[in-house]
Amino acid sequence: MATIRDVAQEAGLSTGTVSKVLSHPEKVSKKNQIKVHEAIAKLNYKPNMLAQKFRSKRSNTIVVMVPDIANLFFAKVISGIETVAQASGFSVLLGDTKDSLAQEKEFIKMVETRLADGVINLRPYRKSDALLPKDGVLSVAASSCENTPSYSVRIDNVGASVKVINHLLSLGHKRIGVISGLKNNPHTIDRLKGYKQAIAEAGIDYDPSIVIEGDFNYWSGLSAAEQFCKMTDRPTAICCFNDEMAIAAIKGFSEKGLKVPQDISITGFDDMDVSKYIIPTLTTVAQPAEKMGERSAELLLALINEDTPSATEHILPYEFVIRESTAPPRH
Amino acid sequence: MATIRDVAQEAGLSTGTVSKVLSHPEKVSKKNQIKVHEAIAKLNYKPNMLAQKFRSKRSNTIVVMVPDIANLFFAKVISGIETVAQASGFSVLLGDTKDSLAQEKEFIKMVETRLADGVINLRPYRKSDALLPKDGVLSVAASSCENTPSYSVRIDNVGASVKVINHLLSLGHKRIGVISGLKNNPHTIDRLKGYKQAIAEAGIDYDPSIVIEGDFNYWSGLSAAEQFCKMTDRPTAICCFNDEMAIAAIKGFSEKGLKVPQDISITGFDDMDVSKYIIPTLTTVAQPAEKMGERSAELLLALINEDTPSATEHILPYEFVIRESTAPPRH
DNA sequence: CTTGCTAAATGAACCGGTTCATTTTACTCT
DNA sequence: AGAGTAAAATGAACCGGTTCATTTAGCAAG
Repeated sequence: MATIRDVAQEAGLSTGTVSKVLSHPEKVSKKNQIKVHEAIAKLNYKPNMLAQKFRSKRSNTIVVMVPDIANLFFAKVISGIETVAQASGFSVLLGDTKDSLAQEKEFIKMVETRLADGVINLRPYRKSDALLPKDGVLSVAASSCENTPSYSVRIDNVGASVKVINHLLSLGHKRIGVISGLKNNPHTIDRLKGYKQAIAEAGIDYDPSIVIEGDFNYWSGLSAAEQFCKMTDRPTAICCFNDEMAIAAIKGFSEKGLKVPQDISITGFDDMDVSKYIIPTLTTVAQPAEKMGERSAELLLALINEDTPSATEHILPYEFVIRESTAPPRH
Repeated sequence: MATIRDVAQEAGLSTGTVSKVLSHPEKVSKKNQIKVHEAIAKLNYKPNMLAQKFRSKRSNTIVVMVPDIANLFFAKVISGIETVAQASGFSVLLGDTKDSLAQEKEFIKMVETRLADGVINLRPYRKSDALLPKDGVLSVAASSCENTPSYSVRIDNVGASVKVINHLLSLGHKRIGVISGLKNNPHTIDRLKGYKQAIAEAGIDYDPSIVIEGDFNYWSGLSAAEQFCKMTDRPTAICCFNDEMAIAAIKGFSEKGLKVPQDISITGFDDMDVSKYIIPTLTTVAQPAEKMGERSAELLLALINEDTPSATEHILPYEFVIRESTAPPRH
């Protein structure tokens, strides 16, 4: 395999000149640039990027840690990250942590060992979390929550939740149930905060019996719907903390003969593609997933370039999308 | 930042010994192993992996090229790849090509320049394709098609398609329409081949007017459904070449007042999660996406380790899942 | 107390780029 | 033609690991 020395010899020049042709061609005479390119073509020379990165101490790589790549929301954020990374000549190392903190540590080690320049974490975390970004490891939290102890990009989950509940209240719903995420999940905490805030403002007491804990997955939404069906004083509307559980709830209620939205209103969170395809289409909160990825990547690249971004918290606008799954309650 | 020489000095040993403690500890005396680890802890030494990779000429990285990461099927394949890669100490560089061959070339360059040891391509390609794996670039095609000119992992698309059509025929359908993918897409070609084969065996003539070209996306499915609605001699069943278009078709027909499956049967391809959630649930072909990823990664890692896998073509079993979206035709 | 042998440790050379102090070249102006 | 200067080219040193030929230590047998 040809090295830069082979190219230098072939071109009758020094390695320094060849190196410069590749990185700062404007500092080399036209004549020699041509010579070098001819030699490169003749020898089919490909620079060893590992050597280059090693010497220049810049990996031009970022790692993206994601709890589960097979989750469309995360996939979209990653897509946004890739767009920005590619445009800046950075590579993206995929870190599917499969929700394991041990795996997360492995990926953080990549930054400590120079394999990557920084890290974007799609797992939300707050100050009290078990694993926080280390000093010296450039880190951005994408799709984060309130009180994130690092640079972060997110939507206003609390405000979005308030908006959803206010919409249901304005339709005339008085008894609004919740299918939440896991209790200690930061997104659950933020969204529940919004829920409590909104019903409190409407003068409704908080009733924990109609807040059922899910885990953001389909089956938990289905099982929650079944639990709601058994209630004598069933809510007339259910606010689900993501679309997947909302879709499950629609299915669950339909199977028990309840019509959405005539008999019960359902709202989601995320605005997955399918949410506008299903029957009935889903009222939900659209998160700008790609944008969040882009912004996160821009932030991290700025940190890597030793700019200090002005804002620590980047809160992007969400969109509350009213579709067919919500309607006034029957009386 | 501490180097291996600092550690050696601190421990009162040579760099060679320190290096061995890190890679082949069994060749170093217990006493010195302890000394080295103490020195590492004291100096908070982190080996520079870029130096290590450079010297050892093994990047322990593979790149995964994917036309679109925000496609759940691809995301699942990637998840399988990650599982295997992580278990073998390999990293996954994500290559979202956004369907651009130029981008694909960039990622292939990473292998040529030693940044990665090999490549897995999720874009299907055949011998005649514009961009094929280069000599010297270890390459595996995941989710591929017939006549893939490299190591490949796929299901039997033709056979699966035959199975779908036979199911519709056995229900009594005689006029079966298709919403295909783009005409020159290898998956379209394979699946259409199966369709033609199956109807030919049933003695039905091929009628191109009821084969509508889609592009695997929602909107193309919707528009195809509208076209079918306008036909005077409308098919009683539609075979869609992926789930997304099938879901769109269900929506499209419903909006025109046609009931699925009573008025028209619909089948999909892929078995996305939502396909078992929607109403009606979708009859479709389940591809073992994660398994395909795992197998691809195993294959590539074998190639990197200079084993020569026995088989070039790895055809994994698919599952034909009959759900609610298909029924006998009305007469 | 040698000798012989294995296991462990040494340390210089090496990988293939980049960098930079120094030298050479090219060109302008008297 | 010669002096002065900027631009271009040189090439050795360097990055931080790994490798391997060579030396040293450790131990058993004679």
